[in-house]
Amino acid sequence: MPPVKDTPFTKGGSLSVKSSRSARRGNLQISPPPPLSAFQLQSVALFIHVFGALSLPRSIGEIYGLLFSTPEPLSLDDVQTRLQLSRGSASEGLRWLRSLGAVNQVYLPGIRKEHFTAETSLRKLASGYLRDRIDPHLENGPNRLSCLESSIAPASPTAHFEKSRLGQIAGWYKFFGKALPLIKVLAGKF
Amino acid sequence: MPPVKDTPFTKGGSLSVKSSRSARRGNLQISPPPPLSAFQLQSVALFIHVFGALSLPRSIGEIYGLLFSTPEPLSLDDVQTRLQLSRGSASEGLRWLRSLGAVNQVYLPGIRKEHFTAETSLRKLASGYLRDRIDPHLENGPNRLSCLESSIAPASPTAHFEKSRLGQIAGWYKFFGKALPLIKVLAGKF
DNA sequence: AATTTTGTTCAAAAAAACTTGAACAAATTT
DNA sequence: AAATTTGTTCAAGTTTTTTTGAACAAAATT
Repeated sequence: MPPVKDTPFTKGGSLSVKSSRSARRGNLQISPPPPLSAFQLQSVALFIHVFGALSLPRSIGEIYGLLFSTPEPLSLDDVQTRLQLSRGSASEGLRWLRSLGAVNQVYLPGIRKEHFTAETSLRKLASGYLRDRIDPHLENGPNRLSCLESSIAPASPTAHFEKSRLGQIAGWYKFFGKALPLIKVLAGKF
Repeated sequence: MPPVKDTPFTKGGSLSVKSSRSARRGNLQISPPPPLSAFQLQSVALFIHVFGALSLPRSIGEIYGLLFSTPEPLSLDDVQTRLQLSRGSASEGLRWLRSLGAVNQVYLPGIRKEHFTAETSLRKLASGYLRDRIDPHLENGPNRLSCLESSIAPASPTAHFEKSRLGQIAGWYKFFGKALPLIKVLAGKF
């Protein structure tokens, strides 16, 4: 458990550095990160908590919380520096949120960096989450059911019991197949 | 990564062993564990998967899957030996499932060990899950909202934006406050 | 076309979650 | 009441997940 910590200035091989984001090189902070407002801090804390309830990583909650509480669109670099995250986390977190539809891409005229804002429509958030994280399981349902079914030896003494269990599960799938779309609709009313 | 594997016969310190569960002493298996039927294996696999979708530990899925696919009530020891789990996992897993209401305790006349069966009512499963894992978050809602609210500096230029965000979140809480009970009711129809 | 900016990827490090099993406590039997 | 059975707890070990940051690729600029 000896932490290898700093490889102080392992230069990346390139020779000159002058970018506005030259904070690159490792994840060194050159200029002090702009501090978060009280509202931003509270929001970040809230969303870490909410996303945590869904067992999602802390960084995802942080990123969404920051975007949610900030009026202007933020770039990857903005997110990284303000939350003091690594580039990797910021990039993957934003990608994940984007694929869910929880974060929108904003193209600012004349600015090269991509910028992001939080999507706040409950309908979009809920349906994105259900689509990405729940629906796939339901789609496998029929396969799984038939696997289960073919594992029942028709003549065995437990066959009757097992068939009833099978019916049980089939009912569950049916329920979710109806309930999830309903939830998406309901979420649209808000 | 050198697996410490077997500590072959680390006697626990006691002197005589003759219990029917003498397999204790470490977690050594004396008699071969009764093999699972094809149906049981499939069920365990299914529930590992389903519970995994909720980011719940493998052992929980295994235990529920076994109970679900077994007609007779099983004891802690039965669960432990058939799934080759540690006592600790089996005990904590059963406790968790019980507290959720996903597993029922059965008192068999003349038998000392507690026995368990799977609860299969979708209403009970769903409401147990929501009660234990989601409702607590909603109950904190008002607190969190007022924290957020008091972090807004009324005169700041962002105050208007922040208040609208606050309203957003309040709406979300209201939605879930209504939707969750509805889901519980719907689940009862199955 | 060389350099710089921007964004992604992925192996390795760190952190978090889960599992193990021996020690303990409670209830039961001898 | 000693010994035994049954169940829980928790520190230590293991596994899994998350984070980090340097290398890379693509696009834009000089």
